[in-house]
Amino acid sequence: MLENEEKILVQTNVKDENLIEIRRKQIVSGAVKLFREKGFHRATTREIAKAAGFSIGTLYEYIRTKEDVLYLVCDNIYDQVIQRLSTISTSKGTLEELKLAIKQYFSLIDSMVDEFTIMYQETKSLPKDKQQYILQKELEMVSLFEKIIKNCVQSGELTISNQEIYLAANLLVVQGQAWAFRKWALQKHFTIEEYTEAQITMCLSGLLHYE
Amino acid sequence: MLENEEKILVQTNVKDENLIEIRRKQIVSGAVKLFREKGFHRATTREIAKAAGFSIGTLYEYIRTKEDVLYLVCDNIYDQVIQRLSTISTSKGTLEELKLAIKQYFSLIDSMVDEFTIMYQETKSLPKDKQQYILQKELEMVSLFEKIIKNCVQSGELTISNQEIYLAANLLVVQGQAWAFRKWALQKHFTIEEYTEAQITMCLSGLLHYE
DNA sequence: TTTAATTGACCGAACGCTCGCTCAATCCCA
DNA sequence: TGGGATTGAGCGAGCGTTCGGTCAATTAAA
Repeated sequence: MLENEEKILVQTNVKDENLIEIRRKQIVSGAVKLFREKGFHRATTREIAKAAGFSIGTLYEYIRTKEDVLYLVCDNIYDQVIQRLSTISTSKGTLEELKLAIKQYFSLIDSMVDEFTIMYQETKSLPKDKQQYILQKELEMVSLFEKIIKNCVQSGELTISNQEIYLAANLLVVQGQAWAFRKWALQKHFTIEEYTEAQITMCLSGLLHYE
Repeated sequence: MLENEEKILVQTNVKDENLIEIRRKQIVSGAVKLFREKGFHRATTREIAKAAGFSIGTLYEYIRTKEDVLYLVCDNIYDQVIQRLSTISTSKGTLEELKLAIKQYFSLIDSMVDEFTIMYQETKSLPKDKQQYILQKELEMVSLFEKIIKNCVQSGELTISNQEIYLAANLLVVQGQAWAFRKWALQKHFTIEEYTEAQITMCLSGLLHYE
């Protein structure tokens, strides 16, 4: 009897969590479109609900505050970023590995231009603690490139200082993001492939200059 | 008589314009502090007025809408940018000239970190036509660097394609701005001078790679 | 199998409050 | 004392958030 009750409870919970998952996905994908069009502050909760496909009342069954929606969006982005970048190899210590990482990172950004733009423009609207969380993720991306470049130094393919490694890693992260927030200037002159190749050439020859 | 009236009118206008100038400066400098602390949307008009040193009623004597304040801030930034960059020589076609331009641009940004950060986070909150105006200014900065680099190519100090020139000019503009909007990550590791030097080295050797 | 009871996802009118903006009254100087 | 500059109480549209209620689906009882 108790066992039965537990089973039912578990089943119900599983079902609930699935539903929550579905609803949150609806919220995120609706909100991304909206925030991209009018920004976080100009988008009303009613509009968010509508874009998600349900009513304002239902929206508030799945979030506590409007800021939660923004956090949901940002968090979701990094989920995808981490997932997509986790396949990058960071241990070979070859320039080829670095090139590949750059390519993957840049193509990731290209496929999520809207999301990155939102994050870049709206992170400051999050509560302080959530902001920290996002900056943390940001630093992890810098670290990823640092690690790869460091390995190149150790394997002798590059000869640069730690400071320069950090600068180069930051440069790569920023130039990747620039593809999102400066698309209006870059898209007219480059495809993402051209942009990537040019950045790789420029960055690598910059890194190689001490040899 | 008419002449007198005109004189008075002119005098009054001059006086008015002086006052307007003064008040607008007050508004801008107060708003910069406020926007930096809480962002454009969270800052209220009452707070803006207070920060400027007068009341809400007076504020609205000098602006029409809250958005005007943001525009005033952005416009003011580019006034200063243009003023400070107008001394940059763009005709010699030497790498030294390019280095100097980079140094001036980077030091300009360092002295206006708050203003640049605001502009990059809040431009999207401007009405569309004002946004265009800002993007225009942005493109002018890219053009400035393009011009300098192009001259280096013509004088034979560099050998790169037009597309690469455009990319490099964008890279420089962005990396300069990055000093403002990524200060939290960069300031710990570099002074502005170190950052500038490192960027110059990296960028120039990147540009030189074809030689 | 039929029927009554229970659930909880969903809804949207309503609430309290904030904030951009106005304007009648006041101040201050020439 | 006339007129521009300044004030801030006041307005009301619009916002985020709540909550009492509905109903289809599920469970329990008959």
